[in-house]
Amino acid sequence: MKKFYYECTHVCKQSGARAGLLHTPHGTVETPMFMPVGTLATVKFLSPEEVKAAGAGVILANTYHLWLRPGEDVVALAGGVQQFMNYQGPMLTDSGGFQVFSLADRRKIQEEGVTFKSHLDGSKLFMSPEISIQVQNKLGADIIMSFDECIPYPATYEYAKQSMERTLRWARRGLDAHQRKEDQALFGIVQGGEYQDLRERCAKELAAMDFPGYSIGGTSVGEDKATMQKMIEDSVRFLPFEKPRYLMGVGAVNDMLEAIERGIDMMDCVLPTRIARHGTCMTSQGRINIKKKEYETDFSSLDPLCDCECCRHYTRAYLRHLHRCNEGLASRLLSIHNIRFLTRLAEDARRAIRQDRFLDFKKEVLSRSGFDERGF
RNA sequence: GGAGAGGUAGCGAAGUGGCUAAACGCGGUUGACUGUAACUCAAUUCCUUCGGGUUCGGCAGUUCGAAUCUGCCCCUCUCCA
Repeated sequence: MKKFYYECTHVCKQSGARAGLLHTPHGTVETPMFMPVGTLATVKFLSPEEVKAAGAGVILANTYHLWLRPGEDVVALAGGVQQFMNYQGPMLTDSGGFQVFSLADRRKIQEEGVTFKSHLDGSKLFMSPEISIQVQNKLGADIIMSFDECIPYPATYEYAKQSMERTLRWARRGLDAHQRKEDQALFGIVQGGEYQDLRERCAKELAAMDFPGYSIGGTSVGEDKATMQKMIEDSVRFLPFEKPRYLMGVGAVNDMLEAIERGIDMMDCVLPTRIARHGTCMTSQGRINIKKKEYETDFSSLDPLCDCECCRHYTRAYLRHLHRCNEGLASRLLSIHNIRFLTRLAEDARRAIRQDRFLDFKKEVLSRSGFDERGF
């Protein structure tokens, strides 16, 4: 069994951004990278082959959702999540900590763990740091997450502090419960809301626990761009250089570039796939909503600078038609395109870092795409 | 030829005297979406110079007031000859 470790290969002299390699039991991937989200062990509408062809190195799945359906034992029986979904590359599972945020109106937090009211049948479910790790041990992804609380923004200092301290205790408990340390890398998650001293304390205490990697959580929950960037800075500064850094839930173009500049190695986001299903595409010229009437007879490709399956073979007019007719092919092609757009952004970023010109690169991308507050 | 049912906004369809420029659905247009309860959600959809104007097959009535009541006309569908 190959060991998990991160290897920094270059630090950009212009920006401090770093490029590297992430070695996992299911293969080595280059960083910084973008990871598409496949919550239910599927990136919606895409086969694993298509996700891979779009340039993705790692696919995410979700502990809470797979725990409910089909259940971790079914996945374990299949031989693990990769076997189950026929994907040979590296995978990562989120712990269920995000559901503490996204399903806030149907859960109760206590020291021991979180009681959820199932979104499927209303039944009462209990998730603890230990259960989350046990489930993730059975799911078998290469990278797994500590069970945390992703807090909303804004949150009071007092709440952010209490929650962060509890997340630290949960991280310790998760580490102690982890049964597959040899082949599954458990990441600790930095919380602390927007508060500098809380981020610092959390990052330092997690670093002392010596995780194989660290995540930054609690971002992209409604805060403004400058606040997000500060949250990242306040966290990254105290993380060990030799370990990978994963910024959770970020996938808008400018957010990704700002994060990479601050030393982030990995990012994931539902944004490219969700907005693709809703008809929005990320392009080198900025954001395009394929539903718009102006594309009715536009027989050009979605993004002339893109090399994805969608852009190589199909026109805007056809994609608009497919989307208006609610054809699944529209969701599939646009998802392929948006994922490819972000994996290519990461590729280009890596090259710019190696050439010590990341700041120039960032500027080029943002001016070309007519970047605005939304980040496209 | 006879009997019955019906004609409401782009389409389907409520409404049977004032609270109705007219529910609701579809279609159309425009937005939103950041560790996925999301092929979802929101806004808008007669015209307007934003004061108002013109609507519920057509025309003529009743009434303070009509998509709603009356008369005639036009059209559609079903059944029987």
